[in-house]
Amino acid sequence: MTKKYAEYKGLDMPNVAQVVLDKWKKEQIFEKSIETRAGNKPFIFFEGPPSANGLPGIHHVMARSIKDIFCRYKTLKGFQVKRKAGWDTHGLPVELGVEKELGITKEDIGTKISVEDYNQACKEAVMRYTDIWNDLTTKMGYWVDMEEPYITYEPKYMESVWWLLGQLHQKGLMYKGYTIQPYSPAAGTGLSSHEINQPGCYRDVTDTTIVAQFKVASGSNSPFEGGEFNANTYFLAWTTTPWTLPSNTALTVGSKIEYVLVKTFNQYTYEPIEVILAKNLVNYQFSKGFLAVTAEEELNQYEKGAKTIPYFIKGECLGKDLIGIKYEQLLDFCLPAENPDKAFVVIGGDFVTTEDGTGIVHTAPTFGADDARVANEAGVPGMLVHDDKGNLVPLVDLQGKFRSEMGEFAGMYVKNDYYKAGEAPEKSVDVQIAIKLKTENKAFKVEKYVHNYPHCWRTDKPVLYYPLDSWFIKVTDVKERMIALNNTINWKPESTGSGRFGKWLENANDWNLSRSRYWGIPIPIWTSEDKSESICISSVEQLKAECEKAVAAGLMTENPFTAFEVGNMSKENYAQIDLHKNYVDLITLVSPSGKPMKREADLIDVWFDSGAMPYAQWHYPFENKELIDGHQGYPGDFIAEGVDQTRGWFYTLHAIATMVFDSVAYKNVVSNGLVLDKNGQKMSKRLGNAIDPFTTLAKYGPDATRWYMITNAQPWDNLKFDLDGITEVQRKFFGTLYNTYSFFSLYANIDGFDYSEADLAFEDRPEIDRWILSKLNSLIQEVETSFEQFEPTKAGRLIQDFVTNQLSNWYVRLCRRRFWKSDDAKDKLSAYQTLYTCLETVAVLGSPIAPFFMDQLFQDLNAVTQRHDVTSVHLANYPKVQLSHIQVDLEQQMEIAQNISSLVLGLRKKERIRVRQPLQKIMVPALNETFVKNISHVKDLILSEVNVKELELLAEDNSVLVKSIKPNFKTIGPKYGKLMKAISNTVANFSADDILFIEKNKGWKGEIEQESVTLDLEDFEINAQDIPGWLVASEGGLTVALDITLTEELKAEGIAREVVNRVQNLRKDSGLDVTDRIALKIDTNDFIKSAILANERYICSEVLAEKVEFISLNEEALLTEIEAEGDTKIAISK
RNA sequence: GUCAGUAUAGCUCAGUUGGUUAGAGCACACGGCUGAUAACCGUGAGGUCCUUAGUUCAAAUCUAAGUACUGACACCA
Repeated sequence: MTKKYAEYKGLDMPNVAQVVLDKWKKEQIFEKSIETRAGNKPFIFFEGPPSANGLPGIHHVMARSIKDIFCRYKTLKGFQVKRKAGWDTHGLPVELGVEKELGITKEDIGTKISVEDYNQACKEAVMRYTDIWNDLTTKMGYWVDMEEPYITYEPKYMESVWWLLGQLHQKGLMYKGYTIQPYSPAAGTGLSSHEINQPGCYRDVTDTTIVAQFKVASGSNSPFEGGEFNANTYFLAWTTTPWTLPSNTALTVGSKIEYVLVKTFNQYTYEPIEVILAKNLVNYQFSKGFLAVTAEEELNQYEKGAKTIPYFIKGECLGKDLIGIKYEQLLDFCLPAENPDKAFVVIGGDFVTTEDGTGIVHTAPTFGADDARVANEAGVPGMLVHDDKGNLVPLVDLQGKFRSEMGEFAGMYVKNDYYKAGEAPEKSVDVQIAIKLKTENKAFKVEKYVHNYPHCWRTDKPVLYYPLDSWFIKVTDVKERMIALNNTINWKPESTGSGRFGKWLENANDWNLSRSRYWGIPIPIWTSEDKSESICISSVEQLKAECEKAVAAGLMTENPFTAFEVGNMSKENYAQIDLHKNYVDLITLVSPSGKPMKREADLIDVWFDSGAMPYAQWHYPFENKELIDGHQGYPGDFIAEGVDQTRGWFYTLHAIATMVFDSVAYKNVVSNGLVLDKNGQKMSKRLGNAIDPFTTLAKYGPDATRWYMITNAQPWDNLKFDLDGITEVQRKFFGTLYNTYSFFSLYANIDGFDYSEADLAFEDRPEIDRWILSKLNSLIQEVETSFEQFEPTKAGRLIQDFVTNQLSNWYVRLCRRRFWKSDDAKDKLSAYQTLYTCLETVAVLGSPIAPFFMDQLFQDLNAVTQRHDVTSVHLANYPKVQLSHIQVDLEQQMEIAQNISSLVLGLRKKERIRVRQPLQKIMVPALNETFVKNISHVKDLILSEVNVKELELLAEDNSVLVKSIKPNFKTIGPKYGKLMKAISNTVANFSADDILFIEKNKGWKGEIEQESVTLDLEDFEINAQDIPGWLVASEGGLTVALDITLTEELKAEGIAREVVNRVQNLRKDSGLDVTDRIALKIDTNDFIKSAILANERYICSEVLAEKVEFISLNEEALLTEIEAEGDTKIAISK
């Protein structure tokens, strides 16, 4: 043998990772793992792009481990797994970060700083932490192509996105609309829902709320009593935002809700009024200070100013009867600029409830999303007026102030929070409006109310819902198709797909694509000033041609794409162009009729960027067309991200794929849960409980970290991350595996085992070898199934159980002697081959999860044997399961051995008889033939394991056994369900004779509760329970009796074993080599001496001595205890 | 507030189509091993299977309601 198995001084997992990492880099193992699979079936993986704008956290290690595991596994299975890294580079977080650093606000962009400089700053900022990310990727062992990542700000990427938008435009799925969006006047920017949902953004605030009285217009017919309404009839509508009342243009009712007409008095003016509200809410609105009366006449007794106001319910109708009734404008500062005649009318809406308020919803289409929707459907205009430029604007400007139309309120901020400190008026707009309404007999009730309201995370001030002009994608048109396609996707866990994602699809709204920002992909639409003509650009080539036309038409002096060579896909060619806002906004195009066209000012939602990555990463369709069209790189076989991406990336991928390609974007998706701290709290810098991934990897190594994360909890469950857990994994799993390997290498090196001999036939190997190989093949099969089902946790736990419990604790422990003391060459060879195979297989099976450690293990083994023609486990193939080696009876036998041993050891423990003391006999009841066969196979094993000399099987009819009987509920249940309890009672009272009878007659017949019952033998569970007079233990149907009589002979043997134990310790302490022969001198009493003499040959062979010499020894000898303290002295020498 | 997910030993987690003694590891206690040794092994104690009601002969498991934690969604006026 030329090479030896590497031996290590200790287990240093961070070091293992470092060494293996260097090798991977030097030998380009990652690249090879893809190259060597060339021509094979691809396994298509999509990398969700992180933003290098922030630092990576421990949860990224989790998410990326999952991705890495399946890509590595599929590589083992022979697939070619290309994985391109990616960077998400656009978006608000980047912009806000840059604004903060430069000390500017959004308004300064374009004035204090040019858009060009600003975008340049963003571009630099966004890739700031690239190196740190790459470092983490490398150190944690995440294999992904970082050399050629896709970057969303690159011109090629942006061009593909434009192409996708062009497709949507062509299909008529894009439109421009006016919608209500969260807007922060203080920050001067719209907010995404993502920002609104930052922790702490929703806060309880106390607002002034008003139940306002909207006067029914004269001449309307009353559905309550027929005829016209009385002149003093009002609709009651509640609002928590009184500042929106001047913008009211409709009232919304639920068509199926019951409403009543109530005659009463206004509590502020004491005027007689009749009000309309939902029947269910009468008690709620008339709770304090009101009293119901049963006759209308009683109202006449009311005196102005009295504390209790009577009310009387005059009539009832359904909401649908109210629809169409007109009412007088509540606060008539101005009228809507468009269709004012259609305003101030009752309309229907499905969102109306009777949980609070009045069942009639004050509707201000300019400040409420639902409001805008129902008003639009009913043809009711919003309160929009013309500004000085003739644009339609709401009554509140972008700073959050009332416009000049608002009379005495003009110029006031609608919320006191928007004033600078100290400048806010004593009475807010809301309060002033309340006072005004009270005095005008238009307020039914004014109250303070606590509710949850979103705040801007930057300014801490409340958000306004404000109408903004936006581009939308008509997702609602393809909703059904999206749902159908989603049903073909394999979600892990299933509930995320059908539940969270499915429900989300069912309620999908149109996708608001617009962002009024600077750093992102511009919407490629150019429109003429009168909006009559527009063009959607979907390639640089097209834009260049359009520019050419514009130059010809004299709208531009030169074509900015002159240098760009159409059709040239080289980096250099694309490096000369930039499609960001600061460039494309300079371009004016010409319409077919010769009008100039300017670009729409907005950028697109960054989520579109990432959802476009399957195509844009390959610059599709301008390059790599066959990759997508030929299904070589699309759709994805597998993606994995955090569950927070459900409505993010998972959604945008799915939406774009459905709309543009009528396809799923991915076939399998794993959504992993959160990584919490060990107490289940969310990790955050603020709480100081965030775990730094780098220090963790440095301290514990990536393998233990990954193994812990994967095996501790299912990926989709939240992980309570506890560093002690990694330590445990390290010790328990890797420590054991390392020890097993060390044991193997130690002896394999001594014996020169290099697997050059042919494999011994499975049948020729000893029972225990066949057993562990059976277990191993079961493992191969089960791990494969787990990985195939995207269940990495199961796979890891299976491997861990095999290594620690089966291989190390049972196989190796029982087989140790075969490695160092066997004279049977064939037996030894079988042991080596078997253990080697186990270790090698474990290395492959575990390599997706622990890529470094398993690679070292694999290479250490393979370096000597060269059984695999590869230099890394990641280039190997997944082992083929040998079904014929899986032998259930063998596994059962060993289970019996393990269980009986455990029982005997338990008995010894109870009686305080150490295992070193041999005992004479155990008895086990023979339950049936199979059991007899099985146990006889493992008899010797049990005896040596528990240090007993004989095992006796008690035949079934042996009278010493006391048996117990139990009904088998599982088999009887379906037959005699209702009688179960009675049967159970009957069986419990069976005597030993009854049991014997049942066994002889293979069943039982009788009458229970007047019904005849026939039971087979298998309807009973008969177990041996006790052997009178013996020490007995039983568990799970197994019973063992132990003879604890100690004869002189046994005692002597026990003493001999104690002596061996002491001598071995002494050898070790004296630093002797395992092969050194010794001279053994003992000084002890006569009893022990005779015991030693009786077992001299055994002792000598164990400790490698010629003979035992009995002489008196001095203090230098080891003073020890065999039976009593200090009864023996032992000395050894070479 | 709405909708999901989770709830099993002190801690982290298993628990088969519902079947009668609910398991493992860690930690703890006690013991053992010592030719794998800064390892390791065995034994033991430790449970209101979140609560309540229901379905069933039988519920940790199925159903409903509630509680707690986590998440997603939400200007429900």
